[in-house]
Amino acid sequence: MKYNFKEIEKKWQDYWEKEKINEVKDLSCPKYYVLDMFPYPSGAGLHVGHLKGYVATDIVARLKRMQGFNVLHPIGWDAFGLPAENYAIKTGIHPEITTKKNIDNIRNQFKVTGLSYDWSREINTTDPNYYKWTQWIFIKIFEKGLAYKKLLPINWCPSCKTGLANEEVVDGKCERCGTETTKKEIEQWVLKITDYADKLLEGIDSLDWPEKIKEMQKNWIGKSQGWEINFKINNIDVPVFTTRADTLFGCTYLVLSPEHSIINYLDIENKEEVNEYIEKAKNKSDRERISEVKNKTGVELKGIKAINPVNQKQIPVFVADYVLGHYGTGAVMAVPAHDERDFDFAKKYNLEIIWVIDSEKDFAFTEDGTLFNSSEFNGLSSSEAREKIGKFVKGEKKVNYKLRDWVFSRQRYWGEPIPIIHCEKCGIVPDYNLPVKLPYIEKYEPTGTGESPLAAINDWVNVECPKCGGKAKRETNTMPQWAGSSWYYLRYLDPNNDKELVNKEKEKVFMPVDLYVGGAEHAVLHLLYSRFWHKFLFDSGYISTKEPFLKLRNVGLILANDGQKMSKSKGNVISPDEIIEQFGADTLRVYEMFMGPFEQAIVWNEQGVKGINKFLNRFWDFVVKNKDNKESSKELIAEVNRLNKKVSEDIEKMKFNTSVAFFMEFLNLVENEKVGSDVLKMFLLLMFPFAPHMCSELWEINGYGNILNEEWPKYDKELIKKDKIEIVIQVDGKVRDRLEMDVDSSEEKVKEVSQESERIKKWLQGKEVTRVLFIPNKLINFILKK
RNA sequence: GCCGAGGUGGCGGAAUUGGCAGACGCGUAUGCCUUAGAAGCAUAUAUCUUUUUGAUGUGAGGGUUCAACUCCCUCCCUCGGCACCA
Repeated sequence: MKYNFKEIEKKWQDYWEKEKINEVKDLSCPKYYVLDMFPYPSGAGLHVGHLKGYVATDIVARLKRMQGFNVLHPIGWDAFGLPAENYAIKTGIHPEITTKKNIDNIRNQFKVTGLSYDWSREINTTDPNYYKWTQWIFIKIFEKGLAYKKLLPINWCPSCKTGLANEEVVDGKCERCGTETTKKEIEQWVLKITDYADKLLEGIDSLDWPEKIKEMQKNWIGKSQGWEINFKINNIDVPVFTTRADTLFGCTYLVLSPEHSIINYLDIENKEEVNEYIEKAKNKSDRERISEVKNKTGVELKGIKAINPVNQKQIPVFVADYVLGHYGTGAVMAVPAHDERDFDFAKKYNLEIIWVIDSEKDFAFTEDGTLFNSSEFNGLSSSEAREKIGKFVKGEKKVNYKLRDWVFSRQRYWGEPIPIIHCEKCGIVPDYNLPVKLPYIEKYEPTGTGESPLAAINDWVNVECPKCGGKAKRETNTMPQWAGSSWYYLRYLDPNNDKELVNKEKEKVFMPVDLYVGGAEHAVLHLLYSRFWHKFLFDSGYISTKEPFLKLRNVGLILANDGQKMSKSKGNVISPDEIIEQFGADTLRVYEMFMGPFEQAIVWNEQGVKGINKFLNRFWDFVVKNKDNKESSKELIAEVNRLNKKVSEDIEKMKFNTSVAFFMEFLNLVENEKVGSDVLKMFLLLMFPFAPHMCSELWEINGYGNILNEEWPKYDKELIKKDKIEIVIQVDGKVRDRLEMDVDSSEEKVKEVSQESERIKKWLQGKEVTRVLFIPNKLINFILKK
């Protein structure tokens, strides 16, 4: 009988679907929620890299089912977004149509890979029955005062013709299309994620997430504690924020950001020059600003002095765009001796530098130390001085964050409408008549003016005010791509509920997510946004958990043969369809797990795929050949139990590559032995999560029944103990021989036997042994006198 | 510049956390099979050494230890993230 993957894979996929084996059934068992980051249904379909994470979670889901857990393993579609809309602009085909087509394609890719999703819970963020609740959450956020509309200079992508959140600008470029972003001032919906800065920070440490992602979130939130201290300009208080109140005596000038409002009220001698500078600074792109890090610019406000509150000294005042308007107070006390930026600036404009910590250097000394040049505070340590000086100048303790509020509106068509109505009389009124459906339109082209294409649909835009019945207009901005994905994991628990976003009991049973797998690129986007919404929903009493995702693992990329990321534009994409056609889904699955450590990026290697296929063929032949044997030798039973232990432990640690290596090792060991059903059964069950089609078929062929009725096998702790073990014999720390000994042999015994070895004798002859080191069951080391 | 991860054969990578470095796979070589090729099977495969023996070897240098890929110090390189946040 030959391994005919085409036939058997279809057979078992149909069976699983018919029997609905992946649906949640028995609620009395402990639950296990294993979740994938749901895909964007792109027209290109999935490539082999996308599948790596999905295969891994599938293995875990199948393992957990066999271990008796009530496993929730759902999938859905994050289907709003620009590609479908851009495609519509080009072809005139509505995004809904292309999206549906793409979903059908990818769903099929999932099925032929043998992924065991619970298809009864499939969700789609573009389904009005889904985005109804996305809109509902927005209204709740609005009602709590955490959503507001504001005229803001925001990041603008000239190519996508939409505003972007801070998180979506990478290196001064649009995260999606790579175009350099500009600034644009338009009315924006903004969510107050900053109100949750502390909560988002607090929760991080308790999570079993990759250190890297936790660090990135912490840095992004960027909490810093310091003092707000008032300087006086013309008797007006100008507060500055500093983390280094201890260096106040070293402050030799004050810097205002170009946006600082006080500039308008001052009688500046060189007003024209200053205004010109401010105007120029406003129009700078992020990239321009970044490129000026090493060459700071600024203009002194002539005729203006500030007074340092610690010593009443008069100091010059500058406006410079190295000070940011949106952080702290938008004004900074400059201490060139102890801050690199101030140091650069002071050197360039020849400003005074006063050293107050440590001693004079030719660079800014930014560490803590002992104060001098600081009057009565001399001799204090930095940390003491911060407190004392801060209090002395009547400063206020203050915390600041780098995190900025989430710019939430997009000027595009293919997104959730923001459920808001602007009434001439009542102002901003939420539209509780949900869902606010996205209307069908003919022209998708973004206007570029800061309005979405929806603004042109008069009969959609013009409505009655739900409050007063008067003339009103709909909000025409849509939500960002991240809205639907900020809560989707909750909807899987109760996908058809039309009364609430999720039933509370169901939420209690299934949340939090036990294992979440996806790419690292969402560290400060989706993963931050969804924690924010989750915490909001928790605070509002809709859910019972503080954090959505307990354990997160990042899947490493699969790179193309050329070592590059796979992409359609580079033409280096490898499609799973071809691999499955040629070698079968089980080969693809096992290969992707064997490639290397799960979280690491690895280059695709066609030869490696063939190697796995060869292994599976051998495995097949081996199982079939031993079909009629009943019992195996004691030693082989012990070996398969050892395999069981190793594989069980490694899957739990997501070390799939070594699990597969152990399977191979085991097959190498037993391939030419006569093996009975006792060993075969355990081997098949262990391999089942990795190669489910093949193992189901072999189980049936060998007459064992239906593999789905089986539990994950337990290994026998007694059985796996060995009676003989190889002991390493060292002389002066170098391996000179290896001896087979009884397990737990005593030091005396090992010493005696090893001294009888001819090889060892040679090394010990005529030498004096000064020390003997013995590690039970491992090694003995004879140390010679020199 | 700062933060994080990492550096092991020709390649992807193992190594029970201080105890046999190179598991497993790919590739390569030789042989078998074949009219031939492919596939398959067998053997070998870190380097040096004529074989045994032995020596060297986990980015570089130093240290701790009977023993270091593993711990400590100094440095180099690669990848990822952040980047004027006062």
